[in-house]
Amino acid sequence: MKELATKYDPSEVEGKWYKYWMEHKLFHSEPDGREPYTIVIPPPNVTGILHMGHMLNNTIQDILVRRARMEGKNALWVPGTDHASIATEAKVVNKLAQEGIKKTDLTRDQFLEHAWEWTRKHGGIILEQLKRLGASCDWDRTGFTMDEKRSRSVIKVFVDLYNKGLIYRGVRMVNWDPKALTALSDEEVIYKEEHGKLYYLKYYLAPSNLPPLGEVGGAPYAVVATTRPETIMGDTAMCINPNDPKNQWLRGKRVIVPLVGREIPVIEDDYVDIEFGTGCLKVTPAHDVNDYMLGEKHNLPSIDIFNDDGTLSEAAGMYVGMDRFAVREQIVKDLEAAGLLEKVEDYTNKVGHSERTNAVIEPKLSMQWFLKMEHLAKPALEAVEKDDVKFYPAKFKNTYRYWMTNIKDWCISRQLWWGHRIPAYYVQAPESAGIGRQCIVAESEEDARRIAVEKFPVLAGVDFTLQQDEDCLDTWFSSWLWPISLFDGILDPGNKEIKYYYPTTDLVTGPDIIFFWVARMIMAGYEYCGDRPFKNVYFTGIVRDKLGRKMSKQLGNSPDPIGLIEKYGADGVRMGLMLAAPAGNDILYDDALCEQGRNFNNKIWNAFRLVKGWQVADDIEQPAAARLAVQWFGNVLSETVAELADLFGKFRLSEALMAVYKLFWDEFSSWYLEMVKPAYGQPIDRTTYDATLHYFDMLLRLLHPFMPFITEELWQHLAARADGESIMYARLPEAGDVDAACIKAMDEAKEIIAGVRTIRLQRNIPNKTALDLQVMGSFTNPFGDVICKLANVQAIDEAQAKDATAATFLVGTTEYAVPLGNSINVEEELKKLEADLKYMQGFKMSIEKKLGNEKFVNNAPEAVVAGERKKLADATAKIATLEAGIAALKQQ
RNA sequence: GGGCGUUUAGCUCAGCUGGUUCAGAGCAUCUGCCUUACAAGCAGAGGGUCGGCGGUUCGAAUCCGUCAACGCCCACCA
Repeated sequence: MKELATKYDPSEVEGKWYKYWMEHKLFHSEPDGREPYTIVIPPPNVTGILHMGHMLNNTIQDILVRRARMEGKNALWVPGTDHASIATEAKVVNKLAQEGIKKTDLTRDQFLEHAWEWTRKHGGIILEQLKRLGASCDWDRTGFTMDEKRSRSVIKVFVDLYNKGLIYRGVRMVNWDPKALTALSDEEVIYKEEHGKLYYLKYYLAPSNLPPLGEVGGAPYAVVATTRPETIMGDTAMCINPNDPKNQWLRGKRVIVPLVGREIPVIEDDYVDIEFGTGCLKVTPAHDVNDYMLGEKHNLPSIDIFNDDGTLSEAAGMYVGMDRFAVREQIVKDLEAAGLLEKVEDYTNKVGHSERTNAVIEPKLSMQWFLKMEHLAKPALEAVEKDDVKFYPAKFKNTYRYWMTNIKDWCISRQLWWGHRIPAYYVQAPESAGIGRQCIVAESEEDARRIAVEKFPVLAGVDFTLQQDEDCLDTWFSSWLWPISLFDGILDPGNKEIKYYYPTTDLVTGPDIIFFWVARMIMAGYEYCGDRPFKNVYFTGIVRDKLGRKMSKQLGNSPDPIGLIEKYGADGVRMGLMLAAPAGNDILYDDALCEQGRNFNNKIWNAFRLVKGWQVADDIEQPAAARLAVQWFGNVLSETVAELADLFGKFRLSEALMAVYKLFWDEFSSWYLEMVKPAYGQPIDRTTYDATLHYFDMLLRLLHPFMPFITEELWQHLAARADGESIMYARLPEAGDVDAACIKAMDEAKEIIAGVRTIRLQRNIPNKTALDLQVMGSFTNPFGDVICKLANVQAIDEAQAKDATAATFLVGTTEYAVPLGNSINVEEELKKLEADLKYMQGFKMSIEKKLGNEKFVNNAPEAVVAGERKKLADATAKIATLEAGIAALKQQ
């Protein structure tokens, strides 16, 4: 075997093995007789690049899928990307703008050409990056939400829902993004607190309404408080609460909109909060959700004063063409100049922003498509309530329940071009046909034409055209089908693949898309497969920097994942992320975590160098210490294997990793290897060597899901194997019986060894100097040979009285002594013993007090009381030993 | 304004149904070591009134109440 470097170099290893895995199609899965284990990737934006959140999320998925594979399951992880309609369209629009091209100058087809080109150029970069991480996705199955199959699935589902009466079209108040020029769903609006102003505007009574002189004190006007003075051109009423005594005088009156001069009625509705502002509310039905509701109720006209891009429209009559925020500034000045502004106060309120463009959302009346949610939500809510779909951590059930029980219809149309075009066709027939502008929803134009004629026979005889709806569907309208459409379960229900892989096993995603995506996938699952889309949902945390701040471009605190992989190795980075990632908790990322991961790789590497460097001799006996070590480690391994199974079952992955980490570093490297290690230059016996290699193999298997590259690299050196074999398919060790007494005895031995080592350190006694160890009383620990080897003790003697010159320590209730001849410092030793004694006496007293309490003795369970009694006996014994030791020392 | 969650060592976190695995782990720190696998290492050590207060109990990090700080989600007060 060639010489191995003292440091592990991931760069030489990772690419090689990924290529090997790919070439041998080791990630590929086909339905067979084994139990399936399936994950579908949360599809990243097709033109996105990898960030730390992806790293965490995909590392977790890879760990789960690799472990399942090693459990003998038919494991499949399906990758893919999302077309991300708004985000991608915005990127393309920006890119075109840089080239001096405006979207409005292009036809739909021309624009899409650019968008596809952009997608081809940047698409899939992120998937290549995932490969660097070691992601064991079945790349042959890579999907895209806008590829042929997925697109047809989306259209088919739309038509189906429409035919079921669940999709409707109507004019509603929607969240309008004036930058992206599209409607958004409620979920895409983020409310942020903003410091603004509250403007108090004067609305004078209309001349015909002026009260008789003297009846009302003060000025004949009402004051309205508003945060949006620029919308007064859209005012069509003023509203007061009928129960508001201070505004009674306004009942039935008409007032004049300031500056605008329009007369509007005063209406009454108890929606108005008497306490807020002056109790007078301006009503702008076209530009506020609540005002819209009031307008409907009171039959008010609606004046839409904004253009789609947020500038003032002709309908406003004033400030036409100016941006809404510029108008706000200007109108305040104008109002003030006209004496119509009473006062301005600072005010903090929540303003809705677009999730994608960050533009301030404008409530806007428009024609949109909606999906009724009530019917879909019911089974989806039940599934989570009953844990058919299980959330980890479970606290997200609350969030989910609340949203599902208050669910509103989903606005699914977007005024975009990049996406799935809504399959609705409007019939353009001659006036003479007398059918008006009918809307036909169908999977294709041909179908629409056929259906149109069926529905309206008169069309058979006339020339008519069909015009497809201009809008696209919300991105999530395709992602919600992902676990089904990836297996073609929409177009070809009940096919072999969907039957085998669906429901998928685990979903790993962030809690931020629980409504956008998780909830809707569950709905689609029941609607289109009659079953849950996945059994478990593992919600990851958000990756933050070590100060707890979100990673962002502005702060520049987001490390480049590929850079990290180059620096620490993929295995090191994976481990670094996982160490700090309990489910549902945010992870505070620090390079130090990756360093720890890298160091661990190096540890494994060097342990391997040690083992492979041994000469094996068939003719030597197995030393007692080695025999004990093999026996003991088998137990520790079994114990950890069982612990891991438990932790994985609960998705406690960072704890699972920590368990393997400690098993390898502490138990195996620091204890086991030291126990079996032959003296320098000496060979090792065959029995111990074989056992050690076997254990190494088992450890690599346990580590592989976390650290795929280094484990594959070392595994190849363990035993000869055929081309195409891989640790990926090696079975995980199974937990055997655990001899707890053996582990406990070794734990005690470890303490004794540490005791001796501490004495060495304190007295500056080199490890090379062999020592004697005296045990007060009988020595029953079976690991005597191990103690001798690791503490360099030449003999363990049972003694009634310890050597007067000995340094001592306690393990459990037994005192151990290391005779040191003249080198002992009596003063110091006395001081130490007396401190121990004082502590023990205090301890004893507290137990005596407890046992002296009748209520405790009577009420506490037998076992607890017995435990206390034993503690008391032990303490008494220890005190006796300590006192004897002190007396002996004093005689020196 | 509602709801949920968190608060345990310098940092990040474990501690399930109250009592011998109850005060733990990893990292960081300190001390001594270049010991022939590894200084990206070895050996050893120190470190916490379990957010505050009150209650239940023989007994509370654990149960209850309350206050505080932080975080998240939801909500139409202009």
